[in-house]
Amino acid sequence: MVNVRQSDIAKELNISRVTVSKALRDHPDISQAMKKKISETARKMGYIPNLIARQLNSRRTFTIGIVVPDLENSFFSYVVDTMIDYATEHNYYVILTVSREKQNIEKQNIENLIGMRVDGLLVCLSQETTDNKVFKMVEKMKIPLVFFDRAFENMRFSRVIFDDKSGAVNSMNRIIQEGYTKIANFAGYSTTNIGKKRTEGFYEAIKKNKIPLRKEWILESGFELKDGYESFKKLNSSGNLPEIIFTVNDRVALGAYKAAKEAGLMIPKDIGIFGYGFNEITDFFDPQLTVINQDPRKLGLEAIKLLISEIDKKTKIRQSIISIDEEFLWRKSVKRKLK
Amino acid sequence: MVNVRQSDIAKELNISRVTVSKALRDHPDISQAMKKKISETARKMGYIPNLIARQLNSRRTFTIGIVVPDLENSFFSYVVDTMIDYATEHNYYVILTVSREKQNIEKQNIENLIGMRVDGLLVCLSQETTDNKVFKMVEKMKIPLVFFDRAFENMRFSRVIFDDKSGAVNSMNRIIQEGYTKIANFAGYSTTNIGKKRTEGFYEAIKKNKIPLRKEWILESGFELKDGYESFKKLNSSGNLPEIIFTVNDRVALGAYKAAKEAGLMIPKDIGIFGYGFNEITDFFDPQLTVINQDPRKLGLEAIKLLISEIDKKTKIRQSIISIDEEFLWRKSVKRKLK
DNA sequence: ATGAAAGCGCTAACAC
DNA sequence: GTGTTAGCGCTTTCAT
Repeated sequence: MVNVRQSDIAKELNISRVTVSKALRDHPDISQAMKKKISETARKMGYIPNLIARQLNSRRTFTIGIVVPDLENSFFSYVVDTMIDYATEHNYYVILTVSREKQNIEKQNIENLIGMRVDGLLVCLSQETTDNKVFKMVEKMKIPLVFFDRAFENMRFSRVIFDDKSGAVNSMNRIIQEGYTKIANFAGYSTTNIGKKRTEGFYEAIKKNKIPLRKEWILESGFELKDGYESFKKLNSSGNLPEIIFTVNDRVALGAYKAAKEAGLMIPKDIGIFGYGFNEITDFFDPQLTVINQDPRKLGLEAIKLLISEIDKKTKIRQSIISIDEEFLWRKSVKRKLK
Repeated sequence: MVNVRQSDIAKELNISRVTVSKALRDHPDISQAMKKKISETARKMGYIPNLIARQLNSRRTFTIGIVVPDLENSFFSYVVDTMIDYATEHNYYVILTVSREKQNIEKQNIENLIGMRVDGLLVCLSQETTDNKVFKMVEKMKIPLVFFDRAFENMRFSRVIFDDKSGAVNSMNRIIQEGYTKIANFAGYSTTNIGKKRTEGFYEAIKKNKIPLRKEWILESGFELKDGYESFKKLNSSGNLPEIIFTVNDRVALGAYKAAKEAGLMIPKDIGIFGYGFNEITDFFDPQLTVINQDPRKLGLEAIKLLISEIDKKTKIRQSIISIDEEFLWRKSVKRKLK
């Protein structure tokens, strides 16, 4: 028989549907013997509970809605992977949506997820998003929501984010403690948050360590391979190379690699390079890039943990801010001077 | 007001709930004036339809369940990304589950998704899976299912897969037409399907092109970096190098790169390397690897298209087999001899 | 220990 | 055009 319902089981056994419902949920009302009989016939008949019906009257769906800007970015794949793992372990489903970095798609996704009556939302804002109207609605409906990586700051929601500035400061400190003082910065645009925060960290470390600031070593341009490539050429043609370059991301670093190699310079012998980057990719660089690593698994795990605890009301406070540490990983693109 | 229902709107306007329901779905029964009035109050009151309730009595959820072995593998991220895109465009939700390559998790996932009454399933089997029992149940329940990448072959389900053998043959032909005859094969294990099919293609191309087979150039080992590394060392120490090496995947290729560089050999000048690999990763190789590319986007797109057409009953035939072409991409790790 | 009645929010079938 | 009735499959009172 196909598509078996509780009432079918009840009819089969000549009992009431309610008894079946209770037995299947191991309700104390029902005797062990009855429970056994019912669960056996259920199995035999191929019964699979209709969760939709259960959700309707329990007003709980055990479903979490995720909105990510993108999935081809492997960073978010790791985040989502981790979230799904934890959610599954805790008996939640995950409905995954992608905003493609578009504000209107994001809004649509969230409205749909509310319509699906998800128990909670995990959102990484799109780059475009400036309007918080739909989130105001989520607030009003008291649906638990946790932002990750990119968040609205002035709302009654928790958020889990990286501390870019302190990550940059700490990493710079490590490099400086190693004995480096001639450090350039391929900075990306200071108009975007990422570029700004990372460069702030750079400046702060330079200042705190009393290293003279050399303006000609701060090259502000874009976030792409060509930007790193051109910055390096510019730097090299000045005839005044630093010992080491701090890059705003892995694509810029790779551009610098390329230009350095073309100029006949060896990494790390003639010039060192380190900076922000995605672990799994920079592993393939030759030599492997020394990186400041933002671990997507940590981010994802903290976000889903927080959300589920808010759903379960274990947390009353709805506005935690969790900062994920950025780790500095020594690899091959920077020469160790100490030890 | 929070959590507005159709009946709330009805009460507000002193009309019946059914009128509201019909108006909101643009049913021809209702007058334009009424529709306008209703949809305006709905908006004003912040009404969001309860899809769970709608799903319950329409027995349609507009939800598709996906089961992938893994998401940290960026191949599957691309697949899923593409599927979600297409699904969203066609007004379907996606519930994403991960089997972690475990048969029992996969089974649990599928049972849960059936419980959620998904309209269809997209499944890539785990490596462990040998038991098709749960799929027999899906068959019996007449739930549309499409396998992608890894499939059961003897079931009444469609599948979308790569044709590994012909991909290998075609790529080998390209290399041979370019004038290469001294070709080695770093083959992986012939006990797994991937290793077997790709190597079959290698043999077939060698044979068809009447190139003498040199057993000492067939190195069967594993699928990891170290395997490529050691195979290359072995090959090189024999003092009898081929012109070019065909590798079973990108990690093996990278191992070969490493060993070649250590031996002071230049790629592609002294030795060429090509083989199976993931585009986005082998882009970062130095030099970029000439690859046989399996496009995850093509795979994902064909699978979801097929599934949705089966759900919509546009397709009566439930056992299509779609073969995705593998493309050969000339890049830097093989010297062009012609043109 | 078991069951009858009512309802979750919505929609299809049928009246008026 | 609008409203009434009934039911999707399940669970939660409240009786027995």
